[in-house]
Amino acid sequence: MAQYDFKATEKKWQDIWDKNKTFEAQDNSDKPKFYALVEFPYPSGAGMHVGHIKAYSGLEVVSRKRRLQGYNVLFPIGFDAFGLPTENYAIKTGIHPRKVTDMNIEKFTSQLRRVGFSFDWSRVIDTTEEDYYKWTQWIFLKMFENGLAFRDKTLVNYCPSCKVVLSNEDSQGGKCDICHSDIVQKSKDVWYLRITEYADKLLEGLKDVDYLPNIKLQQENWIGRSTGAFVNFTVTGTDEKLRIYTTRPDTLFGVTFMVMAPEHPLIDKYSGKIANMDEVEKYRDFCSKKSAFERTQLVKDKTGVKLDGFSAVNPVNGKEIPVYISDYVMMGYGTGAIMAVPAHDQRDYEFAKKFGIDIIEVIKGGDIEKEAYTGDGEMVNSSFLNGLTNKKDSIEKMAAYLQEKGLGEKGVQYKMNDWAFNRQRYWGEPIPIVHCPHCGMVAVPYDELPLRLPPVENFEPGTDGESPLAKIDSFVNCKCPKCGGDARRETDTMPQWAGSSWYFLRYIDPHNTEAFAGKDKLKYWMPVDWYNGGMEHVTRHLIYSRFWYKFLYDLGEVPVPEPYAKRTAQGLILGPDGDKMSKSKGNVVDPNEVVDIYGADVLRSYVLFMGDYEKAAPWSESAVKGCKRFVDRIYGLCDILTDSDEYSPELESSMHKAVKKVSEDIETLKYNTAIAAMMTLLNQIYDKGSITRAELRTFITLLNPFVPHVTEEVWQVAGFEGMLNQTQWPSYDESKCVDDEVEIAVQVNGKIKDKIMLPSDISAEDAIAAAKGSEKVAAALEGMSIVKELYVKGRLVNIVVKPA
RNA sequence: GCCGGUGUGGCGGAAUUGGCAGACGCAAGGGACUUAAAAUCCCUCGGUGGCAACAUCGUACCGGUUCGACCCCGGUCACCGGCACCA
Repeated sequence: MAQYDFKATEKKWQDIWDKNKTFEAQDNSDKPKFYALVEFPYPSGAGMHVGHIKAYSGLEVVSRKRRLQGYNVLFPIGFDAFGLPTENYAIKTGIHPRKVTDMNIEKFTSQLRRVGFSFDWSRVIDTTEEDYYKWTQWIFLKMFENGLAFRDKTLVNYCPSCKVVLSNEDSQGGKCDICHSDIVQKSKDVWYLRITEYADKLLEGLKDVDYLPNIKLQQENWIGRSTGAFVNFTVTGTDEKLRIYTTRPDTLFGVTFMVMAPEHPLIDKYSGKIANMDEVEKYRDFCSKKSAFERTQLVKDKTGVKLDGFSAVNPVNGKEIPVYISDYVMMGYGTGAIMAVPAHDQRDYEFAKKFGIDIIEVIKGGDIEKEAYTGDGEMVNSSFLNGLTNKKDSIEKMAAYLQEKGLGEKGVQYKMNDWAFNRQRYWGEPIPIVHCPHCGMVAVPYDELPLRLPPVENFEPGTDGESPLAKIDSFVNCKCPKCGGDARRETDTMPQWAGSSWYFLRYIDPHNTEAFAGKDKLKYWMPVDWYNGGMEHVTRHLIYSRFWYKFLYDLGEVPVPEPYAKRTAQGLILGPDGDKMSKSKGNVVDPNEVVDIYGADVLRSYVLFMGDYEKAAPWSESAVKGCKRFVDRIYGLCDILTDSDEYSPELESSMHKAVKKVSEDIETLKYNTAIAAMMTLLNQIYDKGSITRAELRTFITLLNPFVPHVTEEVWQVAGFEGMLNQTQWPSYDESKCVDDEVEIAVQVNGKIKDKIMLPSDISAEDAIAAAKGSEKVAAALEGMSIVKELYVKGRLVNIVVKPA
């Protein structure tokens, strides 16, 4: 067999594709469009690892197939390059982040090109370029104009090591997402984006898109919509309302105390009324010193302080109710205060037990001596609700009562919080706002965008959580765009999620200087037809970008309400040791090495063949060799080519079956079985010893999306006209996928006794008769009486017997 | 704690969604070619018993439904992912 020189061949075809602009999308085309999107990488100094290759290979195959199917395909790539790792590297080495970013992008680009991905390289974007972040700032200003970007003083998650304020998303588990130190709570004036205003739209929109079910579910849980009621309790001796949110207003008669978050504003307002303010202050101090993690830890041992001289009145029965403060109630959810029903809420129960508060049962069915009962049951001790047994009815009845008496109303709450939108760092988009002593916060005029990052020598953040930009007087000091007086610029920058929240729109028209993208082009290309990425981005990036997009939709800037028609996710590639790949474990596989030793086609086919695309699978060096053999054997087909322009009778049905199988599997992310089917066909071809021109043409077209270099080469060696990437995706004939004769299993009482060949269109009677003709079956039927006979078409015969 | 997912040979994984368990690939063993090695090609490859045809057990565990269960139902265990004092 002729030796396949993968190095020269892969380079040759990559150069040809590049020269011919083979994969550039057309903005004007009669063809149907297909927009395939993969999550653009963060260009880290470590370079890419094979996980990136797997992430892109999925839609790479789909894109190449679509082109052969006659689509105008947009399959772009870019770089999400603002962010802390680059900045930290710059601090360590003194090299400017701009330079670091350019170096890293260059490295990533060369790696990606070596794999032969069919990206449209004319549309590459970099979120850190001025003509990109100009538009990120533009969208921010639109949000500011519409009241969706605002500043608020609140407790924030603060990382003392990185010296930045973090969003809840970036501080999960009480650890900084970047450096993993403990987060502390700090009061600070920060920027927020009012994503909660879009909570319902984000939830509603999920009904109209084709996302994997678990992706939808994670988004739903993240948004965390709950329905219930707001109830106004009156603070004893005042007109003040202490407002609470509850999902179970029907348990109002079981309220025995109330709890406010330690930061609740009513505490300060009525500090004169509260007799034990010393104790209260001490407790508040104790809470603020807890890290975010400690605070959210589920602790059995509840802490809190009773407010002396401050109580409330239960609006349904006029009972006076003690009020406590405790950190198990959060200021950030609901109203920051709750009505406590210890009989039917485990947290309230624990608190009541510790503080010796009454526990009143209002729902029958549990044992409130032991624990809170949260199930359904008959309402008791509840006046007009007594006797109701259905939770829905009792909630409705109470809600109606509250409404009628003006004591409260139905309400909805979300777990999702507004998005803390700022970093006190250099390497991010400057927030284009000016603080004027007279006019307040003023937007930088649109025609002054981009607001550029100033040149800086020292990227170290300030010790007080201030951005390095605050130290640059020439940047900070400016004139107010409104009144012309002296003013100061905002020095915070945007978080890393900003640039990636709209990048898919910029690919559509990457060089536009008048708008983030032209309306006509947006209309043609949107929505993204298929978006693939990692599960880890499902609750942050995916929600953020849907939010930005829906905002732009409401402004009339984009044409359809949802950005992504379909979303899938690939599984991780684990290290050969089965652990998650990480630099510290030293189990990272570099795609460059694989391409050097085996070639791009081998790398591409292996990452798709190694297992279920959606599941994690460990890398195996030796299994890669199997794909190497596969690619070499594909090239070897040139040696056994015959002159025939038809399918041979022996392979005809196999060819049709393979086309069907591969066509279908690509659409359902079953790349592993698609490749397996092609390996099977390849084995059949070698068993037969020859391949016709018609068979070769079909076969290498099927293979082309997976292994484009070797198939393009075989196409040329075989002397087919033009180039493989310009041919058509093969079709199949359903009727030819059926064999004339099929192997039928014969069972007696469900146990296989024999296998016989029968015509595929045989009748049930004939099949059963043929089955009985088998010697082995006859032996098993000896001395038995037949109870039942079944024939499953094309599969099996089952004869049910019992002793005669 | 709550929500979701997974569990199949020595390994990665298939199984037309209730119909021949183990496709395809890796590893392993045997053989051919070679002075030799690599590469390549051929054969074997879930367990047990048997020279063999064959028998028998086998999809985490226990039970159920069915002519028939990796697949459906009930329960248990283990691992992975997400959320987590959300009122």
